[in-house]
Amino acid sequence: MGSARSKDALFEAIAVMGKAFASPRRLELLDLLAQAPRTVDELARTSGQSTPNTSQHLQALHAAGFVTRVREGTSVRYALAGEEVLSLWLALRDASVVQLAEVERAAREYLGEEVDAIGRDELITRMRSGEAVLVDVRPSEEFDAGHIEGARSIPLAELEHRLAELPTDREVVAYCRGPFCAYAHAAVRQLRASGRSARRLDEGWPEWRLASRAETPRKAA
Amino acid sequence: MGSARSKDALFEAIAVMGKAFASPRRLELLDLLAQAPRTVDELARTSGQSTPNTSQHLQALHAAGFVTRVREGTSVRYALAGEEVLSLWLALRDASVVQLAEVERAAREYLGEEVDAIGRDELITRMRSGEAVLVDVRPSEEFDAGHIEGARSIPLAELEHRLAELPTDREVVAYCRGPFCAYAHAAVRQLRASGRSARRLDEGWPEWRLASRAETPRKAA
DNA sequence: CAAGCTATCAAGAAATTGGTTGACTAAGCG
DNA sequence: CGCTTAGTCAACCAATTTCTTGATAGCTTG
Repeated sequence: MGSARSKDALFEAIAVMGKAFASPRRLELLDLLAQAPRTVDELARTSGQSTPNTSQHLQALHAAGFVTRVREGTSVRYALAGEEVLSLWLALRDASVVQLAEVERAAREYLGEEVDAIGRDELITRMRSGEAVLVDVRPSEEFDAGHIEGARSIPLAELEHRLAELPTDREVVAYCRGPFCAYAHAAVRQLRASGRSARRLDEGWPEWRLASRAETPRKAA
Repeated sequence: MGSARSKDALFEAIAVMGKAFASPRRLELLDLLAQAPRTVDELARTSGQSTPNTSQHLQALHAAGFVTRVREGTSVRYALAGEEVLSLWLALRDASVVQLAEVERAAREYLGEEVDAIGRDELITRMRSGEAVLVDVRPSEEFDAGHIEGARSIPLAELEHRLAELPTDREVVAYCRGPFCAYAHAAVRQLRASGRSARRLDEGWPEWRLASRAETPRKAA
């Protein structure tokens, strides 16, 4: 029967997943993969790390079962392993907000001045009635990999030149990677400066997607 | 606005929580605290670590915001910080089962031969109709700290001497700390050997408690 | 207020992790 | 079939983590 050894092995196996969450660099990669699958090279460039180091971290994530790996010609494309993982990552991130004042402080500094937010339900209502238009300000690859239905893609970098595409008589709602992504904040500030009425959606594509899939209640242990 | 520095700080803050999950010893402490609050000394003895080391790990958990600390006379009692943390721990554990074959293997070796399990809904039905009695086989301190309504406490160590207290004409359902705790498995084997009909509940007190609290759906990010 | 617990602090040795650089391998292309 | 590009492997050093042992601090009790 169960020796102490075996019990240790059990916790050790779980700690493998914990370890995967223990490095900021890996979390950054995980966060990027929550947006869209990518190749090692893309991830390395986007996160500003060396390729070998990125590869090493990806292998740690792979060992923990967080990501899948697919060869595509000369490159290798990594993707989140599944909803379970996404859910776990979001839970961790949310919990950290609740628990650690530190995160709040860091987030505030990163996001800049707070801008008005709008929730999911209100957004749906206002889009239906035509009172609001929804803009996805993430890079277009991420939009292509998946986006909120009814949104149009205007990456933040192009927003300034494409302002004319947006109505002045309706509210513009911007969203990006998630509540801690600065893109939507920046977009709202620009839109306001152009005289438009604008708010940011208080969540991003990953959260929306997870919530949409059949409102799954927590898969009670 | 957000410099790269600040973004790093954000992931770093989240990684603090990840790090707390990265050590098997800490997970063991966390698991024990999911059952009942305890003093440093109790934790050290139960988990078989030195007191200073236990204290050190508890401080890491405290820094991550996972546990609370209350002075009680000459000792200090630690407890899980909240539902959020419990939920996160269970989610991690469950995910690890899904992802890592390794965990399954370790669990199987630890739990010994599989015994029949019963689910929450069926248990409730059968208890109401008087077809089953529920036994909590955890140590009595843990029972005292909280247990499933209608259960009676018979710690595994005492089961052999107290078999007479249990009916022979009804099914006996045993539960303990969770699906990976060996107590209920062992209890069911003993009960079967005594000629009784017995099954184990497929979850433990922490899972039950979390599920009972208002069936909270996942606090969508 | 001294004695006896309990918990924490502190310092150091051993092991693990995170990052770099350079060599190697696998797939596409002329 | 050699050349190029993308990713991984391997070796190495620096930094962190983990555990141990011994000293210290906080409370209770006689």
